[in-house]
Amino acid sequence: MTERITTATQEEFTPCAHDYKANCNNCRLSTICLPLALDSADIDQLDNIVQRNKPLQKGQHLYREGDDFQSVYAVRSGTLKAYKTTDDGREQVTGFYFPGEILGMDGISNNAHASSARSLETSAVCEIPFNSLSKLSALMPNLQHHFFQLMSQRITEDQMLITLLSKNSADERVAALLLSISSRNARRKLSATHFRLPMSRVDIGNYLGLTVETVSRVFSRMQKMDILRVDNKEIEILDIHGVRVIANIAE
Amino acid sequence: MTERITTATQEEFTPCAHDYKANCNNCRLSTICLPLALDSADIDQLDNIVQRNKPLQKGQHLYREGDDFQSVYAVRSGTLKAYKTTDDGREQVTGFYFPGEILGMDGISNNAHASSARSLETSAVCEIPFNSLSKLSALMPNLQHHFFQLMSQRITEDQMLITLLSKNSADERVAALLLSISSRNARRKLSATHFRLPMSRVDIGNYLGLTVETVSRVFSRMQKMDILRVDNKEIEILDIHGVRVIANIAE
DNA sequence: CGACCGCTTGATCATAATCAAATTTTGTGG
DNA sequence: CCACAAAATTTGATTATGATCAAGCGGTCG
Repeated sequence: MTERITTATQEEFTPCAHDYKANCNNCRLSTICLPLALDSADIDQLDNIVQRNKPLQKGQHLYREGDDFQSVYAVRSGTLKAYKTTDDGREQVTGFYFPGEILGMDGISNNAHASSARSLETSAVCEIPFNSLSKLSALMPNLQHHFFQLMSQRITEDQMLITLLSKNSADERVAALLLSISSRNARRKLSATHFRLPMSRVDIGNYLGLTVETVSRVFSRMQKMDILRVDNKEIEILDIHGVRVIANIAE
Repeated sequence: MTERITTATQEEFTPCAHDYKANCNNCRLSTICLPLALDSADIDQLDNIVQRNKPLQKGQHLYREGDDFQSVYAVRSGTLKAYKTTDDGREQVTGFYFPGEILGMDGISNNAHASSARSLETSAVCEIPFNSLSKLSALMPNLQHHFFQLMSQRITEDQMLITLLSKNSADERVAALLLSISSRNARRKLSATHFRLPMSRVDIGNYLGLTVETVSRVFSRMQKMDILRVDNKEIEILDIHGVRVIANIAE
């Protein structure tokens, strides 16, 4: 574990020096965030309601559990974690959000955010005021349907996590998370086998219902099997098939 | 455990002999299913798209994982369980659905049901074709918002289950389920302390990420503590405060 | 430099799984 | 309604997985 792994982290969103105006039409992430048959004029309408605020620093909150719900958010760059605080004060990480992904939808039901969102590194997000989005949705059937789909997808993914927590061993859980991050990287045209984990071991364990020690041991084990190369947060998957086998997932 | 507990099960939906036509306006469950500021005319419009099919027998499927997604469903009477089948063929129960509750929303994202739904007893459901609902939503802002809320609520509840599975002991999980069923009964004006579990121990264990044996032992333990009276599927909560203490939940 | 933080590794322990078997309940057919 | 088979539930004994406790390492920041 002495050699350093260097990642070719190629960021999707690079704020430029010249006053270039980011918008949904030119956003490289739109295929993830808006995989939609909207014409340019419609996208402009959507673009009008989207607010691009200043980046969040590492550790900063985007919103906190209990805050008034106003908007949902799309990640432009960086990573965030969402978490709930349990009655007895412990934390439960409910998800990690990468560029192109949307968070905050759990706030709709009670007009208050049901979880907190905190930046794991410097991150930029698009804020989408929910009232405006609702109104626009009523006028644009495609957009309405897309938003229903996004929420449904969140439900489906939460159910996969429920299954993972309920049925799978520590090794399977960690392997599944690695595969998830890998495929989300691939979707953004980044390396599927070579990346930097934006979250700590504590967060990983918390998300997967494991202790830090167990997560660390799983990494060590996979490294000893030559399936993974781990250097702190840098991960290189040496044998993705091997990871799938450990994850116990159909190919 | 020799004495039998008799439950005062008062069913909300009783199909009558005379040709009485059920509709959303006269449905006792509408306060749960449609807690909405819709005027009578609007409800009639919604009522027009709702289909009331013949009851499902115990064990019958409402839909299966992979089926084309056409509709979401509201439970009128009885209970259903939703479950996914894992890659290696095991089953994961993702939820139980009582009268007034809505299921099937996880099918929107891929136009195919992401889970299966099976009736745990004779059950009646209202079928709500999703296309019609979408179109109507675009015209009725309240309805659109309500449906967004329903999906958001599903997300919030799934996250509570994630937390339960990730952080809580066997006793805490079982106690939490009992409290959930209790409060859902109370919402329907049924007894919060005295009810019949519609699902098997296997289903309970599966849902909570525990084996049957563990579920059974937890019940026995709580019974020995005089917190619960268990007679097969009949449950009487003798000390609801005690159940909350075991669930480790804020009062 | 030194304190702290995040991560790793080792030893021991506890909870729930597994294996096994008895017992109760349910469903079916006569 | 009873008898019997099958299914569901309970209980006990043993085991295994991951938690907990403890300690050490390496990097970073004030």
